[in-house]
Amino acid sequence: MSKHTKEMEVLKEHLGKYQLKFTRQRELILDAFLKQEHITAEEMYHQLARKDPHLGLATIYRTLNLFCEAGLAQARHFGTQTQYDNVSHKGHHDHLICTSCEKIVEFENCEIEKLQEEVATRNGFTIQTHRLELYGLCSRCRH
Amino acid sequence: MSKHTKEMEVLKEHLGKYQLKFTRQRELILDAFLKQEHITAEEMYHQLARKDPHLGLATIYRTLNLFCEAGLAQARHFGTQTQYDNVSHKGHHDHLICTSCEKIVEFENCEIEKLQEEVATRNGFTIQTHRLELYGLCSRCRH
DNA sequence: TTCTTTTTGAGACGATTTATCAATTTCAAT
DNA sequence: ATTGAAATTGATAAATCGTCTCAAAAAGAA
Repeated sequence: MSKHTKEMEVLKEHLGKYQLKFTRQRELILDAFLKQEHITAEEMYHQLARKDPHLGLATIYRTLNLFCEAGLAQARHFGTQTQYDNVSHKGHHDHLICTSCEKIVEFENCEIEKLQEEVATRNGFTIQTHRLELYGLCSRCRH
Repeated sequence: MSKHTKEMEVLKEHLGKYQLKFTRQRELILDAFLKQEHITAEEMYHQLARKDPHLGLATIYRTLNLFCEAGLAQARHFGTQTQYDNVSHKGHHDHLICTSCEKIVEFENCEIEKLQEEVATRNGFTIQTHRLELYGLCSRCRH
């Protein structure tokens, strides 16, 4: 039925582990979430309003936070809002952000990642996730 | 009088440039700010309550934002709050954060910084600031 | 000192997210 | 299929954080 079988399994495993239930809303929200690279709760609320006009905003917040706990999403505070990043879009969770036009470019860099591991090891840490954001002016806005 | 003459000069220069005034509050807040590596408005509010019980929270927010414009501070959204980083503590704005005990270790890594520049250049960006946070378990919490 | 401009403090306000709670749904055990 | 305990939902109240408003105060040039 859904194309996101793998992630759906991850969710179900997490739900089972904590005696939580698999609901129509959670399935709907996961499907919509996995189509994006990142999204805010508000955006998803409007997007899903067509499919299910009665889906509450609180449910979306709760579910996106659930995805974070399940390791499917990663919250990122940007400006006044929280962006929920799709972790399955691996290699694309680092961001270049234009401080003028707010454009976001996603990138990945294995070398940086390797150095991060080194820093962590040197300090006795085991990395679970990371967040790297570079703020500046894009070529268009620099002029 | 103050030990932070250099930064005080930077502030005064910025004030002069925009026809702003040098006030007792701004001096007080800058002095307190420069003693920290990073602080939230709320924390500073409580810290300064002893020295000046009538200092308003809004003034602290306004002043910390002013420091950002003057290049003395750098705002960073961390959790639900905004951290104001002391830019003069250069080389210490990257963080290792323990997801279990919330311990924060600051670090710097020139190589990572160099690679960030490369990524930015490759994408036509000019970096103004960046944020790098590594989340994981510290040695104590891993056991 | 005087006068204009900026700043301040207090609280109202706005935006975002979480908490509350009765009604509904899930799902395991009949 | 039915039941019943436990979790979830939707609506909205409440909390949180930061900014705005505005009258009173302070800064600083003349």
